Amino acid sequence: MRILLVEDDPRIAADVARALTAAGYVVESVADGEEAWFRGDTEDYAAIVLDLGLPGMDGLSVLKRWRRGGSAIPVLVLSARGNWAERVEGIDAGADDYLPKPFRMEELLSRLRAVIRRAGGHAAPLFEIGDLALDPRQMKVTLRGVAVPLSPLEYRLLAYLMHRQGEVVSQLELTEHVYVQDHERDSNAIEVLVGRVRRKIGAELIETRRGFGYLVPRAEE
Amino acid sequence: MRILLVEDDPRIAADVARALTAAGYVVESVADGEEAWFRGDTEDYAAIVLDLGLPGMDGLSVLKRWRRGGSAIPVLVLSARGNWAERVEGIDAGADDYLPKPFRMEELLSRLRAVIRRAGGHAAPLFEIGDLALDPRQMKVTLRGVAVPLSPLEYRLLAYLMHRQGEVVSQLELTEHVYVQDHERDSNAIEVLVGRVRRKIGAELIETRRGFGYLVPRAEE
DNA sequence: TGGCCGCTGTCAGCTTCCTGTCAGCTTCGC
DNA sequence: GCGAAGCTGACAGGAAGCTGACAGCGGCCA
Repeated sequence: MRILLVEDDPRIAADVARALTAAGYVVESVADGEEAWFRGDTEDYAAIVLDLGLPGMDGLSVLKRWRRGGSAIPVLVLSARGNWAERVEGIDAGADDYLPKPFRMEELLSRLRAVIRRAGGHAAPLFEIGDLALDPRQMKVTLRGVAVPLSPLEYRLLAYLMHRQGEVVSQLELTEHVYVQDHERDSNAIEVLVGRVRRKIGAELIETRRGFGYLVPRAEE
Repeated sequence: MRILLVEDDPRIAADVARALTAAGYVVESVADGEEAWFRGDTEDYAAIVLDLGLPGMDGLSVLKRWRRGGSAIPVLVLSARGNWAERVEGIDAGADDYLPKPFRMEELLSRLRAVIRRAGGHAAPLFEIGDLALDPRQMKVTLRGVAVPLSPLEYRLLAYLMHRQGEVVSQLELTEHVYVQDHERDSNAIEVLVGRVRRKIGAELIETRRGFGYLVPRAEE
């Protein structure tokens, strides 16, 4: 799952990026507002972690611009401790959640999970399709109640596909979400990965749309 | 049911008191450590909600003094965000459970209920998984009723993992919670520690999620 | 003071598992 | 039926995690 991290303090950015990576996300870090706005508008992230105090264009403006542009990406706002005005503005500007600095990494992670989950329209912290269930907290996938051991990459791939259940996801998108940095384009790594996941959870759960990508079908009965 | 609330921030105290009252508890609110110690020692509460950052006598000392005096009142500790040292010490001082600030009221209520329920069973250990039980008040771990001698670090590691039972905890998070200050990042101390704990309590009780972290699984039968 | 003991971090070597690549095959769309 | 796209099994290199040994440190007791 790909996350855009917008934070100008390099120390905090590094810490957060490390924690997010450790939690299994693919993190892209950006330090100024203009760049953030561009990326958020042109690329696709599962969520954005946005610091408000930024050089270039400030965080709030960036957020407002995204929202004006129709983006519904879940945004978790970080802001200086106790800054109520900012908080109110943040929420008004369309932030999905708000975390005052300084914060505990776990709290960031848990709020981020919540924000992503809500955005996915899932009330429970569980993605379910037919017999297949994915629990992001435990990073555990079960098929008919039986745990399916997945490698980190396999897990990320499946999580992303299930997250976007019912949508066709291109190989390129998958590549961007599963890997940290850009990958060889002419590799068939994604195909291999899909194959491996299919072997573990059942081939019919990931459909191929030749020429377009893959999808996890919506209704499965 | 009577609850002693020890919290010096009047806003938080008011919020918590309101929520507790609404949940049907009788709340007594105290803002400084001396007073808290005195009340906790001389009166009878179903549980105590204790903030650690206090004027007068700090929360940790209060807790330690209660415990030294033989009190077994269930104590739920609130710890400031980002204060790892406090959290670590809280685990060591005999808190029944702890909750990082800021927190959701529902979570406070649910943890408080749990703490009270367990205390009602008298000496019932707090965290249980299959044959393994961890009693934070005594800092004691038992396996099939037999005490397992754990070193301080081993205990902290296990306590934290059990506290977050069912969730994957990254090595980074573990490092932050087990050690008071930052640690060498490229050390394999956590791995070694996990290995030592596993040897004592059984390897299957701590699962590895390669590339993500460790977890104590939820249902264990 | 000196020796013993338990705790803990480091290290090296080992094992296990992951994962990208490749070659050859199958399937699909036209 | 052809070519492109996708699938699959094998494989090798490497990363992540595990483990036993060891040494430094501090506490404790004689």
